[in-house]
Amino acid sequence: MKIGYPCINWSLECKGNRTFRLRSYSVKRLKETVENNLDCLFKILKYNLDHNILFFRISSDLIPFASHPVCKFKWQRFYRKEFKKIGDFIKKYKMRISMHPDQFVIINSPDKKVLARSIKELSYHAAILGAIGLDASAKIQLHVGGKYLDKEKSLKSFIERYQKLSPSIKKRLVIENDDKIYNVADCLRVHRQTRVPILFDVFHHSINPSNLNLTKILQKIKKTWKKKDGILMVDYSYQQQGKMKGSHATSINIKDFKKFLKLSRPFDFDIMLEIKDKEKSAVKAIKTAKSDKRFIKRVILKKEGEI
DNA sequence: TCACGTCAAGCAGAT
DNA sequence: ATCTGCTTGACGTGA
Repeated sequence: MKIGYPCINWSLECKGNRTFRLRSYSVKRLKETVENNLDCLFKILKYNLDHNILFFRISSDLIPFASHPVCKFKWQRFYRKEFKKIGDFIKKYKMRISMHPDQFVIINSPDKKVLARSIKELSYHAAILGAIGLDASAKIQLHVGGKYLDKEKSLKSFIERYQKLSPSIKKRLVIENDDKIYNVADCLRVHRQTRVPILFDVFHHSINPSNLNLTKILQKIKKTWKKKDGILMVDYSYQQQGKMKGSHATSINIKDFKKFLKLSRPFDFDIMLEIKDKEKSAVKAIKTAKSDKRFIKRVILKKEGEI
């Protein structure tokens, strides 16, 4: 069990997800931004290591407009050294990495243009993880997609489209139960047809449940992850009181988290805390989880001063 | 330096 | 019809 947070670290000065407007696109601007983002990503990973945070979701904004036709820049080759440095660090300390393309990436959309853009965006995500040199345990998580007035048809559409994806995307793609349409049971149906692993989102399940309980879910979902995929990933959050349904919590509730750790035994998984205050909640969660037998502490190096 | 209109991209549900 | 949430406000122009 590793615990992590997505994309942004509020304690550090720098941001690894800086971007700019399409109108201001230039190779110079892109380079400046990417250099900042890669440099900051490395700083975040160092911060994470110092705080025992061994799971991290890399921002989709790492290379702005990478999947847009405007971008002809060969960033993979140009930043080979930087990617290697980041990758070596991640591998050395056995960190887990994921990515989550944003809401525009939809595989089952009836609009072919949306599908084409989505595939380009997925290729970009796979290219990042490949450039960093990570194996198939570094995942790209996606929802099944829209309903389009016919859930059955739309679910089947996802399955058909998934089967046509390139091996480099399939190697990393996992599907996540969402908060409105496709619950865990629906994801399991997709899995049976595609063998795609399922990422369990605790919060979405609480809003859009299936009739399975937590133990049953973990039992079933665990089997969807093969050895090469690594142990399963779980997204953890809960409803922010007083906000609209679906709003993520601003800060972790340790009492609830403890309960979740207890209820989820003996299953082992990596936990992504989708909580607004990011690393602050991760640090708190780790303090709580440290006594749990499943929790993995940072690798202690014999030679100190290596980082 | 700051206010504020706008930003590549989709979709569903609440209001 | 418009707004909100989703991984999240932040970019950029004009004053």
